[in-house]
Amino acid sequence: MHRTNNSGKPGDVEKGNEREMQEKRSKPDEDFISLFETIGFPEAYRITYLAGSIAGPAYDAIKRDFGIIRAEFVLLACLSHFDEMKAQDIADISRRPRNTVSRAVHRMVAEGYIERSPDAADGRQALLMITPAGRALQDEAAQYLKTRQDKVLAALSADDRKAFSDLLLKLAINASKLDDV
Amino acid sequence: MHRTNNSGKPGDVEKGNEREMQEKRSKPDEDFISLFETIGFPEAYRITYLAGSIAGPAYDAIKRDFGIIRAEFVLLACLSHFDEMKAQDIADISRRPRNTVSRAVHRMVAEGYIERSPDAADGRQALLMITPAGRALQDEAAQYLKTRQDKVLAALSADDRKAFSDLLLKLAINASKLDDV
DNA sequence: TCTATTTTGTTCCAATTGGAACAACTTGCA
DNA sequence: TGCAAGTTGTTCCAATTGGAACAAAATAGA
Repeated sequence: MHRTNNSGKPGDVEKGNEREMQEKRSKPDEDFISLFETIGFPEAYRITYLAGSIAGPAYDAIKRDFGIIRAEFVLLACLSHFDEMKAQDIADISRRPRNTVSRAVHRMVAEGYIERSPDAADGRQALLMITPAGRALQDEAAQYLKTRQDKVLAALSADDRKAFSDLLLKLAINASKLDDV
Repeated sequence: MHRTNNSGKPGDVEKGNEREMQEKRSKPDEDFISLFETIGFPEAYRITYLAGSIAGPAYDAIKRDFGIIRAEFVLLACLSHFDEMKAQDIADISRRPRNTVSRAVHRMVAEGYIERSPDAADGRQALLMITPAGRALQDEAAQYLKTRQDKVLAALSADDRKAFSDLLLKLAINASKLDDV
């Protein structure tokens, strides 16, 4: 880009020690952090950037190590917290189309991670439940998200993190009540 | 799901007034907010949920009204703030693969929103610049993100919003320095 | 200098995605 | 009751996606 890049970055010297260098590209140039301050929708940009910084690497690693994709992990995570849900609930929570959820349900049933039983009270829908194997998988994979989350949040003091977390909660609850325009 | 849903939700009655009802499904059930508190990676979940609540509806509307997709808007937004960038810079910032960026560049050049000129100093890369038409489009579309951002952030007082924004900045800068594990 | 390695951007193509249509079922209401 | 409208989950299929291979160019190091 145009800005002259005169950042010496002396720390980079220790980077090339022994690691196979076909790994994924990481850190953008330091200059780009000015975007965080000058863009016209600063909080939105920072939030989406943070989300990408946490979810991107974490879900890549989960896929690599456990063979499940994001939609499948989200399904398992939901069913770890609610004992019975229908597919539409998952679609609502995850903001994914129903057919995407449907695919994830079929794969997770095939793998033995969830069970699906027809709802006697409503013949259209099926009730989904997680199996012990699914719960074990979810617990393990969730650690990846937690680890990455903590790495990103390590920049804050304990008090600031608490304050940040509280503000996030208030916002998330508010967002969950908004209509999609 | 299993929890008995006894929330009366009297507010829903005024919902069906006159609007074509094939609009996209919105608000998940209120019960689901308990996930925000009980999940094992609360900040990560709240952040990704917030990001989806802002970016999802905003980019849907941008696509509908301006005919450009997220990768294309991000490209224009970057070029609105840096007068010259190469495609790899966009890939780094947006965490998208290079071929995705390449496609966006070609479409935006074809539409007259950006210009691409070979770099005399380095024959591999090309320098990208936004055109006045591209800048005008970016300015208009950015309003959609800003509007949605402000709707979500309206739950905070001015002081809390300032504190939240500052914490986000610190975290985003930290995240930009982390390696993708 | 010369050669091996790295970087940039593109093309190819198999896999994934999501909108739309659909069948089965339930709900609302005259 | 009966029928129109809405909901759920699935299938179909065209469009999109991203990994891998590639060519061209730059860089590093002997």
